[in-house]
Amino acid sequence: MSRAGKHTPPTLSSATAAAVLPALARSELRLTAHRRSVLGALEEAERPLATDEVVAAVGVPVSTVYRILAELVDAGVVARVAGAGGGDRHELAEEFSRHHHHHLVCTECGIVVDFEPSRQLERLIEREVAALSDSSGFEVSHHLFDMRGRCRVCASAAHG
Amino acid sequence: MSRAGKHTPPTLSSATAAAVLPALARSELRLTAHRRSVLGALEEAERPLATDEVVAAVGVPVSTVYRILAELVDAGVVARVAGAGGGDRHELAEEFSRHHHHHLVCTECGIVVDFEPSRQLERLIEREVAALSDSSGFEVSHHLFDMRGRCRVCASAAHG
DNA sequence: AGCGTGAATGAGAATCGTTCTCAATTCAGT
DNA sequence: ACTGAATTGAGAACGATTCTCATTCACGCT
Repeated sequence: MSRAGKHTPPTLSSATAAAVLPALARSELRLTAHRRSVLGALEEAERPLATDEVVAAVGVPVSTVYRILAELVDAGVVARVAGAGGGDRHELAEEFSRHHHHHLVCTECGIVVDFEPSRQLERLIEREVAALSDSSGFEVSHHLFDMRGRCRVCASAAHG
Repeated sequence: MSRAGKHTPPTLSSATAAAVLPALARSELRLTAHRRSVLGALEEAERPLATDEVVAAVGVPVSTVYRILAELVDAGVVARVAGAGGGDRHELAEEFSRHHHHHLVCTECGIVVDFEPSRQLERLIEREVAALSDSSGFEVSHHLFDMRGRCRVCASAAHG
């Protein structure tokens, strides 16, 4: 067997743990073993995980995983990412992950991978965001710049 | 009373109807009264509608509305738009609506409004899309550039 | 160490949005 | 009007997510 039960619970790096603590405290959330595991899974994955992927990775009851993810999203520690159909995905909030990045979403299998946009594009987006905040009355908190299409695997399967 | 029952079914402009017909034909779909209403609702709204908004607007059974929306999406006449939580939203596909545009999504109430990006930004995005298609193995079919934040209403409610 | 209190958990029920099933109806072309 | 295919509607079925609530646990206090 390999990863059915509750073995190899993912570990959260102590650096991330430290970074995350104040935000959790602000929401009166303790950094319990389960929350550690969930954050660890997201940290290790380096891409947004579907909820059942998180469940499989941490070996914790679904209802608990859902609750924990919701709490972490509220606390601003985790970000919800809209995949293609199916369910939502989650990743560490940008503040606590490597880099500012965007997503490539496969509309066939739903997998999501990260990519970094060019500096130039990012600057232009910033400017546009500022302009929109002014003109629309929207308080823009962040933006979403995702690509959709077929990942390599699904593409070649379709061509074959 | 205003719009509870099946009154004032929205009407589809004949221009849009004509534009949409070939695409429907390609998918062997007839332009029935119901499909007309659904398209009419989307056309009038000028913003992506939640499914229950469509249901309310056209006064057609939910199962039928869901089916019709799915058919229209398949036919490429309607686009599915990811809102914030809740359910999916739909709008006329760009080809059949006014302009190329992107979305402002209120993360509080889920409403979505359209905005037009600057030419410059659009050009840069195009270039980025092309580069990514090459480098990542993803067959990028389209992109998503949405802003998230609080709409004027929710923002002032929160401040108050 | 032992205790008390509020946070966290787990199992299952409940809910929500969406899709499916299938019999009845409508439509286009004869 | 007649026929076959497309469309519809009501409700069942479904999958993802949220809720409920009794139990367990962690931490501060003595």
